[in-house]
Amino acid sequence: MTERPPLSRRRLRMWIRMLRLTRGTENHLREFLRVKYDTTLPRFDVAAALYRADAPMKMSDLSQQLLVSNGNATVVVERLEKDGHARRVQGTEDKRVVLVELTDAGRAWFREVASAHEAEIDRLFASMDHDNIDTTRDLLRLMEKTNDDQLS
Amino acid sequence: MTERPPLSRRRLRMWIRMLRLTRGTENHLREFLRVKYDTTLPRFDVAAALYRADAPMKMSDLSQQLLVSNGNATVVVERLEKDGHARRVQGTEDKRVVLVELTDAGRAWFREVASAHEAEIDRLFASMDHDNIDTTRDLLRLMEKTNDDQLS
DNA sequence: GGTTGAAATTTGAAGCTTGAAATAAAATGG
DNA sequence: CCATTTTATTTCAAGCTTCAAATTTCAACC
Repeated sequence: MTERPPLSRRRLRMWIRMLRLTRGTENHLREFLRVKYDTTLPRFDVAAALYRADAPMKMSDLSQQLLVSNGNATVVVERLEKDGHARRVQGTEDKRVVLVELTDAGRAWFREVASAHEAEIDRLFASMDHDNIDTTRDLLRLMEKTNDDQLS
Repeated sequence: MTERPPLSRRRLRMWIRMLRLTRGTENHLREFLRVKYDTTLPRFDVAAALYRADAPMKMSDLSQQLLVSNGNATVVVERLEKDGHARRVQGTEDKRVVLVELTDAGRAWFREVASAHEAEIDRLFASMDHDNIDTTRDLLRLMEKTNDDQLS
C-alpha cells in the first residue's frame, strides 16, 4: 500500500477536479449552443425540464428541479416567452401558482437543439463505455447520499 | 447481461446527473461561505488560486486556471482589492501584464476560510473512502482526456 | 367571517459572467 | 525603423443569478 494524503485532503482535491471537469464541459456546451443555435445554457435547461414534464409546470417546481432560485426561473422563462418558446398561464384552482409550458414552436425548437446537444455530449464523453458509466453511476449515487443528508 | 439504453443516451444521463451533484454542492458551499464568512464562491476561488501560486500571478493565468473569462477575473480581483485581500501591480519587464497577489491580510483571511471550506467538503463527501476516491480519480482522468481533446 | 400566518411568484438591487470592443504594449517583418 | 499583427488587460453591454422585500392568494384558527 503506497502512502496517501489524509482523506479530507483527498476529498477536497477530488471535488476540485470534478468541478474543473464540469466547468470545462459547461463552457464548451455554452459555446456550442451560442455559436450553433444562438441560445444559452439556462434557456436550454429550462426548456429541457418543460419538455420532459410534458405538462404545464409550476414555477416553483421548475426552479427546484433545476436547483436555481425562483427569481432566476422567472427571468429565464420570461426570455423563453419573448422568444415564443414558452407560455405562462395562471393556475385555475390556486390563483397564486403560475404554470409554464412549451409552445408548439418551443417543442420543435427544443427537439432540434436537444438532438445536437446529445450528440455533442456523446463526443465529449466518448471515452466512457457502458462499464465506466455503471461505475460512475454507483459513485454518483454514493456522493448524492451524503450530500443530500447534509443539505437537510 | 441486462438490457441497457444506447451509449449516447447513457452518457447524456450521466452528464446530467454529474451536473446536478456539482450544482447542489456548489449551492451548499455558496450558502456556507455567505452565512459563515460573508463572502462568495468566486472570491474564494480566486483567493485559492493566488494562495496556491504563492507568487504574483498574471491576470491571464488566473482566468485560464479558473476557466473564467478575463473580464470576470478583473471584476473579482477588483473586489478582493477593495476588501484589502489582494493587490495588483503592473509588470516590470512587460508593461502589458498585471500581476496579482494576496496581501498578508488576504492570506490570513484565506487560511481561515479555506480550513472551514475543507472541513465542509469533508462532511459533504463523507461517504467517499480511499478506494472510492481512487476509482473516481481514474474515471475523471478518463473523462478529462476526451473532453480536452474536443476543446482543441 | 375576520385575522393571522404561510405559500407562490415577481420585483429590485447587487454581484457574477460572458463576448466583443477598446486600449496599450510588445513582437514581427519588410 | 516604421507598419502590421499579436498579446494582455480593461471596459462595456447584455444576460444570468442570488437574496430579500413586496404582492397576492390561500389556509387555519378563533
